[in-house]
Amino acid sequence: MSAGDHEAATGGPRAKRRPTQADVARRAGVSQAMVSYVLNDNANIAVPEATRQRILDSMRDLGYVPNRTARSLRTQITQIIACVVPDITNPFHTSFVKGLQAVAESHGYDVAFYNTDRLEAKEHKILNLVLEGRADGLVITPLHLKAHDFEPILKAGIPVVVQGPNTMPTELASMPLDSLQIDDVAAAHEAVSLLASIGHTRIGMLAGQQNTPPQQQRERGYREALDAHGIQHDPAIVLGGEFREEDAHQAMRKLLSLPDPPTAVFAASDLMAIGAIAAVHNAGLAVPDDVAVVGFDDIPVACHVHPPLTTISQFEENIGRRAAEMLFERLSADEPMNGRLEVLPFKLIVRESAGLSC
Amino acid sequence: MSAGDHEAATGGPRAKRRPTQADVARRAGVSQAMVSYVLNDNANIAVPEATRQRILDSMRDLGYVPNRTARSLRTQITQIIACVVPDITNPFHTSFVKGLQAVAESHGYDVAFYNTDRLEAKEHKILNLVLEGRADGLVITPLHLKAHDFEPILKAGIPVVVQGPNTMPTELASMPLDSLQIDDVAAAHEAVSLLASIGHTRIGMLAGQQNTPPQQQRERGYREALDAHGIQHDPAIVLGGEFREEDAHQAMRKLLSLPDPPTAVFAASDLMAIGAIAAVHNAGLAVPDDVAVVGFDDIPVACHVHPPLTTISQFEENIGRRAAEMLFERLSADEPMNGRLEVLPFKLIVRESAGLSC
DNA sequence: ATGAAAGCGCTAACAT
DNA sequence: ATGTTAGCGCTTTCAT
Repeated sequence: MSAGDHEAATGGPRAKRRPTQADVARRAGVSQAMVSYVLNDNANIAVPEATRQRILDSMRDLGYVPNRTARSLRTQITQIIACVVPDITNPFHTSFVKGLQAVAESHGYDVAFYNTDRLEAKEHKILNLVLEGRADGLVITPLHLKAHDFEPILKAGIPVVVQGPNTMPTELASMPLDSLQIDDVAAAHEAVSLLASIGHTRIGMLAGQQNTPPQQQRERGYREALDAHGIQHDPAIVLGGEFREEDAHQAMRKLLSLPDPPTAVFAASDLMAIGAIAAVHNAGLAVPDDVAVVGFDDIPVACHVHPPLTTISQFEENIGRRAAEMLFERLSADEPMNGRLEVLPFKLIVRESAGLSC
Repeated sequence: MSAGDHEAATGGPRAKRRPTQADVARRAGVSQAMVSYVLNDNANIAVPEATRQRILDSMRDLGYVPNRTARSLRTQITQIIACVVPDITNPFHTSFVKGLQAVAESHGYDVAFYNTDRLEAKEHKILNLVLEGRADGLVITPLHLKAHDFEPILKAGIPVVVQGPNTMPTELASMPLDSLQIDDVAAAHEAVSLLASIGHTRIGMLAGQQNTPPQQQRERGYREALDAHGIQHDPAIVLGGEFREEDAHQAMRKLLSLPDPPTAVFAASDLMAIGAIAAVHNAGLAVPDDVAVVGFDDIPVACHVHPPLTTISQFEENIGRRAAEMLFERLSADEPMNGRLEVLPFKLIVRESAGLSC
């Protein structure tokens, strides 16, 4: 039990008693069950129109609103799906949420939305919330969680969809949950190859949060692309932070102060690309002429910054939609389903920040 | 009842029965109440350490997790606060959520987060969710809701905090809810005055969603500043859309194609300012030399775009924190509280997009 | 067609 | 110190 319990433990002084089905029933002169029947349009029960109207009128007169908590307890269904993202201020993640929400809504579900601030502790905390029955299903973009962390939830039969690269790529196939991602290695490879094909041979990387799967995979793609183009890898020009603008801004400054600075950088996120471009401008240099920049995510502002970002699109809103669909498939399945892994397409969007490729 | 009800009505095939307090009690050889006592550290009950341990052990062995729905029904407290914003992909709103969430968490509360997509219907829908008892309190940034829409919720004794300019400025004082905002008129006035003081006499406005309070107030400030500087108002250079980049991008294009285009524009949001700057660049012109731009909101990227945005900061994360505090004050109040209106400070942040002021 | 009653899992007042 | 019990508001089975 946590700190705030007590203060609200009274229910507040203003928590007026609200009318219940019993109140409605009394006023309409019927049994409480009848109220429930009309409320839920119970197909097995034929309530005469006259009675129905009387009940409906009483509901209106009393201002009756059904109590969702009570219904949930009785039906064991919350009509809520929990959605967890590492950083709510990153437009990339909010696009995902948008897609998710659209589909959830069409199923009559609400989305309870949690932000972990990229913290491992918060990811665990939310797993527990779901176990407490606050949601019927979980859609999560984990940065830290390991396969076995999901066991209790899976054992409880709660549907789970995991989005993005994660710490459990190998276990995933054998777990009864769904996983959704693009091929981050290939995407990074393609982004860096573009830079190389333009003629850059000194290509740095603006790295996201260390020891997280997205960073690891994008860095791997970066390295492989370098190899493929016969470019020697130099750890000195791989600098980073946490996927945020500030981190990239600082890193780019350091890169620029090197005796032999990179002529191009691959940023692990669009936010980082934007921060990097600002740093280049501040140094009195130009993008892409002095430093070419490629981003990752294709967030909505990407095409409105100057210069417009060349970047990898994950079609994230679409991934959000698909994640919701997979979750509802599980929710409505007649029997337990095996795990599914879907790898969605990405696309290199060529704008101006990397220079022209041909 | 909505579409998705049926499919999940079975609870899913995998919804295993989870251990309850009764199960724990049986295993520990005590009554169910004892389990509740140790779970809640009930201060009035002194449970001997030995018994306590036995119960704790049983909980662990069984993998017991308390059921939040049942507890909520019993206590009439959900430990959830509902937060409603018009556009989740706008970093301005997510900053607000961030502040809110930080405080909520310190009170042991979760935040259920709803996105209305700037739609009136969704704002109403969420009012209803709260009435259904899904949350103990409501924090909302309304675009359309009228004062009387809040009556049912207020009557039910549910605490409400309203953020931002809204449709009910006059009624607010007499309603038992809290309201939090900056002086949008003054802020817009100051932003536009800066442009005028630099020497601009043809200042356009990139307008946000029509008939919404934020737009109305910012436009009023814009007009008043023009008046104050003896500049004639020209409706032809007030163009807009919905606070989004795209809208401003198009509007700016139109503005630029005018026979007598503005030399400066005031954008109703930073997102719009960014879209406008892109349009200026696309036209082969420069910011601020050819067109000066001032934004509104000071979103995190504002200082990382090129040129860095001169804009109005609302210190939105701070507003989110304050909103949460006010809500918890209501939640823990011993008696009904009157409405409060807090007007928070804003600040004109001078960067480069408007040119230098002196 | 309608009503009575059980019970979802929990907390808390009351009894012992 | 511990157990018994009555509900929270709802859905649903079973009787009538």
